[in-house]
Amino acid sequence: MKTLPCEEDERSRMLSVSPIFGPLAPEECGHLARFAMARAYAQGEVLFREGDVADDLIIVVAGRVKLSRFGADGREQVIHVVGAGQPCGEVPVFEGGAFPATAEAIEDVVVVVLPRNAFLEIARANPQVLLSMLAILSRRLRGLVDLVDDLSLKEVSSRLARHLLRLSADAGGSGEIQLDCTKAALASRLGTIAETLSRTFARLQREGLVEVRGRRVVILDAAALKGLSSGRS
Amino acid sequence: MKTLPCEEDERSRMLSVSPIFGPLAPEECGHLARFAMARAYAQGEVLFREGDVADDLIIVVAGRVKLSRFGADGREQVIHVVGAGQPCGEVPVFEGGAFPATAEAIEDVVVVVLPRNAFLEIARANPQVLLSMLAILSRRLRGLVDLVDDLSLKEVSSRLARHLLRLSADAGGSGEIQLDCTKAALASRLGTIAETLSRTFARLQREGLVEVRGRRVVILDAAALKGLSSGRS
DNA sequence: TTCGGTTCTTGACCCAAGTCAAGGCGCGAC
DNA sequence: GTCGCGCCTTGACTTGGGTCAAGAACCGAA
Repeated sequence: MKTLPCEEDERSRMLSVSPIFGPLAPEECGHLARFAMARAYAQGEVLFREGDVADDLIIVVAGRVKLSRFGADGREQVIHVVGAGQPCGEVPVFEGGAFPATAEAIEDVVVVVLPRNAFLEIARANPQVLLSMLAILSRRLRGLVDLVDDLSLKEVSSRLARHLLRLSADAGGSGEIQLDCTKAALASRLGTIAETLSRTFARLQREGLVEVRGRRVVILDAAALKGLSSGRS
Repeated sequence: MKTLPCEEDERSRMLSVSPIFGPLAPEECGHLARFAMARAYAQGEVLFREGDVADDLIIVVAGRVKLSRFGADGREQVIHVVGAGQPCGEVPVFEGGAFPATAEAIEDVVVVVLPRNAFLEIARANPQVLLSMLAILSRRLRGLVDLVDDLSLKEVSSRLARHLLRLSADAGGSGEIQLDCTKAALASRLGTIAETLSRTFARLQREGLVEVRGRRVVILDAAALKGLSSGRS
């Protein structure tokens, strides 16, 4: 971790890129920036751990941060991946207590750290900020509900099918997609392990639904994937 | 479902019981109440279903509401149980879109329904309302992260142990607790089914950790339960 | 008290997915 | 080149927990 020695107005610019603070008047962003700090983390560094206590609001400005939990045996479950412009570690800001999960940089990352009080002061004067935050937490809730649904009610092939379709949609509906992480990391996100993911890919390929070459996946039968993703095994 | 023909100031009183609106000035609560409707649902009735579109904010005033998802095979996973004073179905208010889960009254329930715009108007003028809402969503996020952790990383006996310890703590640390729902419902909450829950109770009893008689559970070895709840099987 | 319905338990069986172990593949460094 | 090292795949085995089916225990109504 490295504290970046950037100027106040540089920090202000970083904040204004986030959808949360973008709508603020420049002088308010500036006010926030006065109390803020910019930090950089190298890929693989940990921003905070589950159970750590702190109440600063962290805004990811560049790169991506993965939030996860670890089981007693060391197995990892990814809870969420936070990208640029998004807050992270916001739960303690609003509810107190400790971070519910561990945050690790999965790329080189730059963040801005806002002290709780500075944030609350500005937010109280600009309810729009709070509404944006509510929208973001709502989206996160929705994502978690989907994750619970997956883990409890779907099998691995369903989760993988859904993930592939989502990636495809994100890439503009292209039938050819590119995984953005290692297969082991993808397995953690889907709530399984590398071996099982590998076998599942192999099965989908054998059945002609996809073609896999390294991290490049071609969707051959989107309809069948869609069926798989919603229950039918 | 029955629309309750109660007076405006009765609705206002109902709202002010919620920690969200309690701190509001009486005239603001009254303003909200003017646009609100009170409704009653009998036990077992469905308030809304996953996928339904609406953007009213629902505040549970009495009774408890269960939010759950259903798998393709009909199996149920309880996401959350909402008690009196708590909002429910708030995600679409802040993020748009459909309800992420199905809501069912598990007791006779009374709710107040607030149109989105009336709520937002008051909330913008009273950021404290938004901060309360953020605290509630944060608590809900924390609960969901725990649930994901349980489902992905823990076995049923761990989840049960944790649940029993929590019930015991809620009951003031008493070693004798009373389940507040059928075993089948508890199983759904823990992400399993009645048979498995039954076997797990039997095993804990055989090993001398608890004593089960109907819905009455006596904790005999809290330390061992604690160990179980955090991983060791 | 008997009856009919839920609720709960138990046994036999099966399957998805995790563990362990052994390679194969690709790729950059030297 | 070829060595080393992640990353990935595959096989054999194990196991937690779900399904199906049969009753037992419980309880309110008549």
